[in-house]
Amino acid sequence: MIEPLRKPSSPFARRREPLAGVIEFRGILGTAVAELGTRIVGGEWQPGEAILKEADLCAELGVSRSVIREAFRILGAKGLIRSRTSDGTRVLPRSEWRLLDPDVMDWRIKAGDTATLLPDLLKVRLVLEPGIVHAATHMADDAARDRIRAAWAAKEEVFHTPDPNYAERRRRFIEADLEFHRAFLAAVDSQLLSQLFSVIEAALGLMVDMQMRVRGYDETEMIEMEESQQLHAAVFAEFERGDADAAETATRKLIERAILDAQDGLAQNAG
Amino acid sequence: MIEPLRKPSSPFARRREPLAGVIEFRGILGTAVAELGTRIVGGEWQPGEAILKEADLCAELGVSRSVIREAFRILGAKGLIRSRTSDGTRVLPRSEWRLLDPDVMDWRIKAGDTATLLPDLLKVRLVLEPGIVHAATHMADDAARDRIRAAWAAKEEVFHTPDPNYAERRRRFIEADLEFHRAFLAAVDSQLLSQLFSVIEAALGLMVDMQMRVRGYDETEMIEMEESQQLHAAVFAEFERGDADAAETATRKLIERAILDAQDGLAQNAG
DNA sequence: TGGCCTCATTAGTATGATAAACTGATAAAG
DNA sequence: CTTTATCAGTTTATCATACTAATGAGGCCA
Repeated sequence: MIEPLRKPSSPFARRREPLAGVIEFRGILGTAVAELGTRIVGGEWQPGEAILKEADLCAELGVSRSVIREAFRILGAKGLIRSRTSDGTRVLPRSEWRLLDPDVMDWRIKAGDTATLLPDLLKVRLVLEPGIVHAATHMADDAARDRIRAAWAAKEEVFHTPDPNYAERRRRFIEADLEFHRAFLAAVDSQLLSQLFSVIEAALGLMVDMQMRVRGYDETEMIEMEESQQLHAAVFAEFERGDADAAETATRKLIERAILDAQDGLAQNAG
Repeated sequence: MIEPLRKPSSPFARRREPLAGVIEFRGILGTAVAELGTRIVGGEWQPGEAILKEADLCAELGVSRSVIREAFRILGAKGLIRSRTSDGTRVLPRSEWRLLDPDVMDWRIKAGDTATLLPDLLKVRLVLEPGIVHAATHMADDAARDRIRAAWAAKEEVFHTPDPNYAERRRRFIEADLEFHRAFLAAVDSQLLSQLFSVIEAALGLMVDMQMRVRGYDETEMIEMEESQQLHAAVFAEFERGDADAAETATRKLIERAILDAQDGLAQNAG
């Protein structure tokens, strides 16, 4: 049975929380871009294949040619397509896609491209975060160190404060965890790394949420929290000692553990 | 009064080698995008400030409104600007800019934003490459190991083969060096990391070229090559031994050395 | 004060016309 | 037989114009 359509004002109304950093194109153009973006990323056309020509797309989507052309410009700016006179508009090979662009990332998530995306995201974290902690350990200035210490204190505080509301405590635990990682990132003081990290982090968060919803909460998470906290403690301790190599190694253990957890969740979904 | 944009190679004729991965927008739209992109990134308007409204820009650039609008869409897709009815088109804060996008990177280079960009690029390499080598060391499959071995062999070959043509030998040395690093990257098999790395690498190459042109070649580079080769040898040796931590440390030394060289070059330019 | 009009401004959308770029087939030249 | 020239058809590129809708500012009123 097909779900009845919502009110005409909101054919795309029930949007989930959008990925951080995505550009919200509004109006008719916005829906056209979202529509075409997800369809292209979703693989409706193979790379190299020509999608409908402007005139036909106008008819199919019921919009004017201006809208189609502007949508093409946006998609083209993200490396998804390329238009040439007399040859039409073709989907570019994936290698041209701006995979680091939040919008492209968002479309991949919507298109259900998790089997490819999730392992890649985890790999990036595994490669990146130990290096970030290493760099932060020997290049953090006083302000950055204070922020890291404050983040750790807050994390400990949350961890040791019981809360009858399990969901709420969990939310605060995750928030404190994020701030801990962000504090190290800030110490490195790199705009490029910050943007990269924010995209990775946001995408991972969405996918983890998705998993959570499917598998449901579990009491074993209390144990996971305990383990996680200990691993984080090691990172912080080595940071305070100024041992960059040891801090890096501890961070790697932490991420490896997180990857195992994520893979467990994924396997559970599959099975 | 500003000259109207013309398609034939008029004022933008002598373009330097473009950054790898940039989208070549052609025609009038292409020149309009390049023009506006560099001006925005170059700081002609402060973040939050409204740039000329569509109608005025049409007059100034001598193009139709469609072209301006499509150019705005492209720039908006990269996070540079945002248009709102009745409020005009405003430059977004830098935090919104897609700094990892090759086109934005290209505009930053053209706009001479090297003082901020170069240190950031070097930081990314320092954080990233040791982690890449670490991951590659224990996750490379046979094909990936073969490629790394082949790359090292080629690098040694080039290094020990004298060539009366100094510039040519240097070019091959750099090429072999790049392939060595790319071979490790390929072993990690991450699309996200590959794209990140290709942007970083291309931008760094351009900026180093720029430095070279300014400071001129120097016989001391032979010594730099010798040092560089020894540092690379250590990385390869530890990789072959399967000691990921040691390979990572060796890589970090290598990058730190490269950073010192780059900073020397920069200081030499400044002075 | 604070909400609610109205109005001016500016981007958003639609449409039609013409220009330019490319493709493929076909004809001409060597 | 191969290569080059030419031509016609297709599709995007650009221009021009008209109209719509969203927003912000200012003033009016409770």
